[in-house]
Formats: sequence, C-alpha cells, structure tokens
Amino acid sequence: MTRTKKGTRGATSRVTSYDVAELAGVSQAAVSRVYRPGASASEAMREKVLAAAKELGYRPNAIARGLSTQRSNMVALIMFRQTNLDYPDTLVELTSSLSREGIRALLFSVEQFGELSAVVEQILQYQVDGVIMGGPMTAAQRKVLDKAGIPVIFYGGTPPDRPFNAVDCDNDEGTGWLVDQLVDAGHQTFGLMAGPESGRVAVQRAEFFLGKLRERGFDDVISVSCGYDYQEARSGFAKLMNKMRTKPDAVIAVTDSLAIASIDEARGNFGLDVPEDISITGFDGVRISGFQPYNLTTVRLPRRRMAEAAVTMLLEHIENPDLPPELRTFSGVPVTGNSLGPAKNK
Amino acid sequence: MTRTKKGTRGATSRVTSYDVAELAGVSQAAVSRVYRPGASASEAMREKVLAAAKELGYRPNAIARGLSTQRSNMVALIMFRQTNLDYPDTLVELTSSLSREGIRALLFSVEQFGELSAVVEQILQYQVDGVIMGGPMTAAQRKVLDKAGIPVIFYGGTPPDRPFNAVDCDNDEGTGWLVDQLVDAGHQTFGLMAGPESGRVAVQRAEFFLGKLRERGFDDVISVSCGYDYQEARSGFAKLMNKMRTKPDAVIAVTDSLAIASIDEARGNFGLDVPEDISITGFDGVRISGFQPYNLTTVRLPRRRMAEAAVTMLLEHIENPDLPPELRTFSGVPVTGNSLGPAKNK
DNA sequence: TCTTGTTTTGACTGCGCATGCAAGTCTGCT
DNA sequence: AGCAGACTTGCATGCGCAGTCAAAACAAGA
Repeated sequence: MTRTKKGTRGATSRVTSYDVAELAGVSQAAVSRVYRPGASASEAMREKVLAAAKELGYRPNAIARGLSTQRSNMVALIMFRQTNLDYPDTLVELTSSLSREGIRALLFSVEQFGELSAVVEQILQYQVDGVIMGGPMTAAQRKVLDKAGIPVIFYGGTPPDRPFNAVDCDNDEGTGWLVDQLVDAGHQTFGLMAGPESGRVAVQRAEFFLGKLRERGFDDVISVSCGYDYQEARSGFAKLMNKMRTKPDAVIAVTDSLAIASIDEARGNFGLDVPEDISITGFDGVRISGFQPYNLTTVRLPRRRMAEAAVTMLLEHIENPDLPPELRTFSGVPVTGNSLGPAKNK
Repeated sequence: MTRTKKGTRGATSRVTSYDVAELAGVSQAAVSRVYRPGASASEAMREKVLAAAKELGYRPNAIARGLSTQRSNMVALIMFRQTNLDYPDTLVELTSSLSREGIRALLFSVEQFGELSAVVEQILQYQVDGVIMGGPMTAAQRKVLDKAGIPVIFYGGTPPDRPFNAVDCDNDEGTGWLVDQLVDAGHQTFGLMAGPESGRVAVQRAEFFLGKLRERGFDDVISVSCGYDYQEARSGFAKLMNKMRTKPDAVIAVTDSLAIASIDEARGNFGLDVPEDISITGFDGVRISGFQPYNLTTVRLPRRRMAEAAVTMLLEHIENPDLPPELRTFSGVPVTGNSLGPAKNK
C-alpha cells in the first residue's frame, strides 16, 4: 500500500512484480518465474502475467535481481586512455560481444596508471561478474580482484606475472611475417620505433622484432623509444634518424600509430618518399592505416574474434571459477600495403 | 549465521555491513552511516568501523545500495557504431566527466537504429539514473524513458521533436566561420559533401552551409550525400566531381571524416593538389585532422567542455526532475590548417 | 475410481544497505 | 545540580526479486 507515494522521483515508474501479480491475480513468485527462463510456469499463467505486465509497463528490476542472485550481469571494461588509435574499434567489438550474451558493460576509462587502484575498488563495489582489462595491472591489484572471486581477462597484452587469462594476437608470428617481408625485399639496415618502454605490448613486439632480425643476420638494429602520441612519435622518428650513421632502408614500428607518425615525419621533415626512399611497417591494422597517404604494410588484429574469445572465456570463468587460467592467441592478418617497397639500389 | 556458506562463488568475498558491525561491536546501521557522507557518526565510531572494515576487506555493495536508495549512480551512454572518427574521444571525455562525479557509465553500443528500442528496455531494467544519448531517438522511445522518469541528454546533435535537453556545438557559428574563410579566400564555385541524409548533424550543418553561401551570393552549390565510411565518402567525392560541370574551387565537407576521404580521393584519383588546386574544409577537429597529409582547416568541437556540460546538466535533471529542458551550445574552435588555400587564378 | 507421479503455484525468507523513529548520550547554560 | 537542545546510536523495516519448500492441481496408470 505504500506504493505510488514516491512522487518526487520517477513519475509513473516503480512498477514492481507485486503490482503485476496483483493485477494478474497471481503471486509475486509467479511473476518472477515468468521472467526467469527455465522456471516452470504454465502457459495460462504466462499469458496472464505478461498481459498484466504490459498493461502496467512492468520491467524487471535488474538491480534487485542482481542483489538476489549474486549476479549483476555486468562486466567491467577497463581501458587506458592512451593515445591508441585502436581503442574505439576494440571497445565496440567488446561491448557488442557482451551485449550478444546479455551482459552489460560498465566502462572505466583510466587516464593514468595511478588511478587504477581506485577503479578496482569501484569495480568491487559494483559487484561486476568479471573484468576485461585492456592494459597493465599490478600483481597487488590482481590479487584484490582474485580474492573477491572476480575473474579477469587480459585483452591484447599479457601481464608480467603468471598465471593469467588472456586473449592476444600472436605477436611472434606477426613480427615474423613482417621481418620476412622486409628482408626478402632486400633491405639491409633497419631502425626500430620501439614505442614506450613501459608498454607491455610495445616491449614484447620490439623484442620479437629484434630476435627475428638477428635470426636473419641483422644484429645491430638501432631502436628508439617514445610514446604513442603523434607528436612524440614524430620526434622519436627524427631521433632515430639522427641516431643512425647510415640512413636505414626500413623502419619497423611496433604499432600503426607509430608507423603513421614516422611516415609523416619522414616525408615532412626528411624529404623522404615512402616506400621509394624508405620502407616503413606497422602493426595493428587500425582503420586509418588503410587510408591513402599511408596504406601500411602491417598486421591486422582480428578484433572481432579476439573480442568474442575474450567474452566467451570470461563467461566460462564466471560460470566455473575453478577453471585453470588460459591464454588464447590469434593469428594476425597480414596486410600488404605499399609502405614497404623493394630495397633501393645503392 | 548463514554467512560464508556460498563457497561456490566469490571465495573470501561476501563481507557485509553486518560482519563489519559485529567485529566493530556496533550496529549495522552505524556501519552504513559511516559510509554515507553527511550522516551523523562520531569520530570514535568512524574509526572503529573503518578499522573493522579494513580488517575484513569490506566494501559497500553498490547494487544493494542502489536498491535501497533508488539511485544506481549509473548512467547509460548510448553511442552509435557509425564510422565516426570522433567516437573514441567523445566517449573518453564523457566517462571521465562522469567518473569525476562518482557516476559509472553503462555503455551501450548500437549498431543499427532498429536495435535502439531493445537498448532502451535494457536501460530501464538497469535502473540507470539518466541517459546520455549520442545519436537520434524516436519520439516513442523518448516517451518511454520520460514516463520512467529518466532524464535524457542529447549529446552533439539535437532530436527532431522538442522539447529536449541537449549539449551541442554551435554549428551555425562554425559553418559561418568556414564559409567566411572560403569566400574571403576568393573561392567561387563550391561543392558540398553533405554526409548521410539521415544524419541529423550532417543535415543541419549542410543546411547552414548552404544558407551561409547563399547569403554571400552563392546560390547554386552542388551537393552530394553519402555515408561517413571512408570508401563511401571517396565515392561520394568522385560523384560530386562528376556531377559538377565546372570543377569546384572548394569542397566543403560536413565532417572531418568526409573531408579526409575527399582529400585522398582528390589527390589519388583526380590528380588534384590540396590546397593548390582545390580547397577542402572539414568540421569536428578529430585527432587525425591534424596529421600532416591532411592538416585540415576545420572547426574543432570543444569536447571536454561539452562532456562536462552534458554531465552537469544530467545531474541537475536527476536531482530535480522538474527542471525545464535546456539546450546548451558551445562555440567550436576555429582551426586554420592548410587544406584551405587562396583561390586559383583562373 | 483410486493411487502414484509430475507439474504448477503460493507463502516466506534472504540478498545488503539506507533511513525514519525513538531511545540514549553528551553538550553547555542557568 | 538540573535541564533544554543537539548529536549519536540502535531497532525495525523496506527496496524488488529469486529460490526453497510444501501445498495444490493435474495427468496418467491400474
């Protein structure tokens, strides 16, 4: 009887399962059952309830349901606000995949690494069922989530300390393909745009690149570290050029964003043509990598598959908390653009 | 006494305010008060409770709180998955602003307009306190939210039917500035890349452009509609060129993404130099508009301010549901790149 | 028709926290 | 010392739904 007196807030809202039950002449439990797939309810019951619900404009309260079932059907998505051109597409793929599974995404955008601990606290308070992590995380933070029984899937990058659940692109394979392309095209001197020293992905790819080049007989590759930001990356490329005695035939960038900035700098401030004077490769296959001025030779992340895998994996671990950690790696898609050309005849 | 038996799920988790109360030797209500700012609690009490909470690793359950207070502290963010280069930056600004206010963002990414109704249902179920809408919405959908007492702020684009709450860029002013630049530079024949016919923003800007040009004495501006997608936009530009008898001095694009595709097409398939042979302007100020190959003359959206305004406005309307609808418009920031040059001497 | 087996249904309680109310405690003032 | 007034604190209850258990309705076999 205390209904409809919350006049201050939501006008006509606040229709509960009790209201529906009353109108339909059944019990509240019955209403609940009608909305819970798998529960037993006769056809007659179902119809009565749905009719009443429709008339009242009833919608089950997901918050209350969450409280009762200990499942919020929400997953936290933590993304770093890095100058990463990849961000939007990834985000869209992840939310779409989650949505298809009936899960909602609670988005947390972290600007600085220091904020992450606070975000983790928030997450705990919101009783999310799991976390998809698009960046690094300290062991301590992982432990907090682990103690709370919240599974975490690392997306596109693996944390330093094992074990972990992760979905990633096969950087090993991708870098191998790129190096093969470069070496087979006859290039001899290489520069490496290694990205930020603190970036897991950047570091891993950089190491792979250096390893592959070594295998092919190129030991002294000069590399330069810099942030992903456009201007920083352009400066980084300039630094790289100045650092090398012999101008490189090719510059390998660990991400498309670095490759793009490098191309602009090469053309703009070094008067170099790409790929005539210098070949430049990327990694990621971001949307603009295919735009005309760049047309990168790169490796494209299979974003959709990775997103689906991350979501599937997370759901599995939510259902079965005792599942052992798992790492799923996907092959990247080689993209032959024209930022890589044959070696110049010297 | 029924505690700690949910062993299946969250291991050590499930610490409630009762547990804390017991350990601290106080009542559950006291614990609640310590965590609710503004509630009366003595310093001694506060210390005892916080100590106990720390020992147990207690964190208030936001879901339960939401059920009790009728405030979830969650806001739905609805974004369309259009090929909009602006998307990521906008999203980040919005979530950051929300986060600063202690509000969490529930992200909904809509691929096709038809999905929106389903999303609205979801939103209702999740008891969000408000909605920030980054795209169009039918009157019916708006009504549903309205009946539920959930305020909606339209971000970056206004809905067709009044009244509404919205935050937008001053397209009128921005288009005026661009037209002035173009006309003052001596350009005579204009083409308009009008974007999708169903896009509110595109249509509005296109109309403004045509109006301003008319004011300056240019009546017969040819325009072409096309989607935001890169390839579509390039085709659109080609169509525009073929449609015009006299080749245009300048092409006005209603968004940066269209301008960028136009530049690529002009250079790539029409052998035109930008801005020597043709000037091309954009609108939005997306990140890559500043990259060397484009360096667009455009109008940059004041994203941060717009995001903050949207959040502030939403909070106001959540606090006070009877507040009248409001439209806040922000001036764009003129950006002088070099995609617009002086008119060619004919 | 009666019994056994299978659903369907309702009453009741718990999920974790917030809050109105009344009892309790501490001020400061006369 | 005595008391009004200002805080603090605990009790009890509600938020809306899910799920357990037992009663009730139904179906089928003898």
